[in-house]
Amino acid sequence: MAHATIRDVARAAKVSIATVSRALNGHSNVRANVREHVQAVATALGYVPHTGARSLSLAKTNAIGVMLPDLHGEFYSEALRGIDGEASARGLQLLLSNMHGDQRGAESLRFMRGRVDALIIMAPDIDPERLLAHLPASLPTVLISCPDMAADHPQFRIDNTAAADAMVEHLIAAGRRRIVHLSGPRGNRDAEERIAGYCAAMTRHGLSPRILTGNFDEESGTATAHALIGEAERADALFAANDMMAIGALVAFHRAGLAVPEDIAVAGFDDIPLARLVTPALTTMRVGIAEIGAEAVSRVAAILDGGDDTEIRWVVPQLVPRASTLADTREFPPA
Amino acid sequence: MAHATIRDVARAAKVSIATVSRALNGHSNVRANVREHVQAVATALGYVPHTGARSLSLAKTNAIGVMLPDLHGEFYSEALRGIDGEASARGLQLLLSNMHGDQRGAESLRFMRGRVDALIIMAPDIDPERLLAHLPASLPTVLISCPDMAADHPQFRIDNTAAADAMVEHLIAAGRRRIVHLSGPRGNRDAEERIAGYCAAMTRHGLSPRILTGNFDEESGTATAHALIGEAERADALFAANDMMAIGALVAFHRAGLAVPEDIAVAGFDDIPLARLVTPALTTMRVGIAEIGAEAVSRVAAILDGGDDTEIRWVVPQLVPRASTLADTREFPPA
DNA sequence: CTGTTAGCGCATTCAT
DNA sequence: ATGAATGCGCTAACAG
Repeated sequence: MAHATIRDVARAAKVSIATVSRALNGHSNVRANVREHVQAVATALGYVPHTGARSLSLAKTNAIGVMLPDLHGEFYSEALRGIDGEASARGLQLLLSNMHGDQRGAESLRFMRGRVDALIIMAPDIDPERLLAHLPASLPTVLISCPDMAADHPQFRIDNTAAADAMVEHLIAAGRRRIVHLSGPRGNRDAEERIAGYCAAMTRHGLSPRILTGNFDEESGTATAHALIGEAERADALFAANDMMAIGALVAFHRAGLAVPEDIAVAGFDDIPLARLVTPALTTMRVGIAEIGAEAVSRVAAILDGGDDTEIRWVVPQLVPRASTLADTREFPPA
Repeated sequence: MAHATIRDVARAAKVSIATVSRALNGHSNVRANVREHVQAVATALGYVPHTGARSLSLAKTNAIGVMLPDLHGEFYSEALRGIDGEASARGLQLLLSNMHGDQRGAESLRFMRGRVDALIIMAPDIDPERLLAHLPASLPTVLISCPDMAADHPQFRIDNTAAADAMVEHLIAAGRRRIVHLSGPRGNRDAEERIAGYCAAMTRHGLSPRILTGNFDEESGTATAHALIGEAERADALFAANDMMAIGALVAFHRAGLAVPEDIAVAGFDDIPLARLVTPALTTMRVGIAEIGAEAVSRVAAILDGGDDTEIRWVVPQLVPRASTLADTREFPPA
């Protein structure tokens, strides 16, 4: 037998569906004993309101859509964790969607219309306008680290350039000179900006930049490490554009018998939880992506409450110096 | 201006709403030129179907609800990754929900009614009947590693007992005798079964079990390591009920100057991606949770296609021996 | 082939 | 305080 509807409850309780609705939704204009009766009948019938129907009638879903580039690796998992925590605290459901390629990403976004009240999109690779083109302009959307766009959506931008610059400064202060940058994929906003910061700092110190292009995955780090190991005048520092690549390199160096940081320093970006668990612990730039995710939900909630928000909020990553770039290897990861 | 509805398109295209629906949904009984015209008008108006309304009318949402215990740590992230990959491939949306405490978990499940066609629930701590009590029996539900339940839902069970037993055998074969088990929280199904397997193997070999209770988080591992370090007749192996605790201990031993595995072997459970990246790489039992997640979606899809499924599918974890339990520390994690 | 109509399940006017 | 009727946006059955 199919699920009980409000009509079934009304019939069984011998009242109208309007009364059932009012009783169950806690309206005041229902006699106390009628309310109790209706509630009892509803429970007995195992009645659960049909959220879809309700949201159609209310023009409000109490859900927000989340578009992430990927779920592989800790970075986006952390973002999702932050989003989920705040959304749950606010009683908002989460409709999840990942960019499994442009096509499916856009498709999946289309299907969010009528299902969610707002969107959070993190897509450093994709022009969000391309995605939003197929969407009602009326859907409030908070952007996180997206490429430049004409629209004035509320958004978060990470100050990658300054952060990468600061990391190079740190490496130079630690006595490194032949600093290689393992970048993210071309066209990715974060990747490009980190490259810019790296180059700026190197040039300022009269050092020549050397950039290898990676893919933000561990494999890129491993491959780069292997490439570096055999070289005549070996690099004395590898600055990877994210932690996964840095860790891939770290492990590869280790396997090859190279000491980190004595033979070569390694630095990453993001400060994923894993960073402090590898040996030696990884120096990195803390982005605090979970906090950004949580804050994004707060902004969405504020907009849904009628607030106005077109602000670009800047996130400034913080240097987290750890053993992988420090001479004193007795520095172990903190508990 | 609000979003365009099917009526707006119909009016602008000077056809009926039925024709619009048919044209846009690719029905054959529409003249080619009419279809093109409708499509053009729809695009011009930026029309996107209201998925909520559509699913109300179709009694089908094309979405599945996912209930996870937690998003902290890699284990459940990996599960979600597996689920997401398969769901996306099948064009299913994902409504995400985590057990932020019983109350909110149950609440959130209620709101899924009318929003999803099926449920995937992973809840080793909670009796799923308690959760499903508030839900229509008609919602197909696939269970992963849930405590015993009366209902005959399709489900996945992990053979924790055999796996824990096998891990103890491995440690004994490596010459260990004073093997301590750091368990998960009491009441958690996986935790209890791993305890049972550990005890069985220890007893069979005439060794006395020693169980410390943890919480599946890194902190438990750290604390346990500290407790073990000072003891007179120190343990020569620590078998943690999951990888995060094992890694917490690994790092703590390292900081304290204890060599792993020379001074003490460490083993985990789950084989999260992180396990092979720590130093020394962690011996563990591979559960393949991402694959389970993907398979759960496949089962859901099959049920949605009219299939019948009340099977209990057993997952048998596989031993992954790595450096943390092997004498030869020249074994490094594979690339 | 196309238009008209009737719901999907619910919340909410407007009456009473 | 309660009931009857309307509509949210869409699809499908029924006519033509």
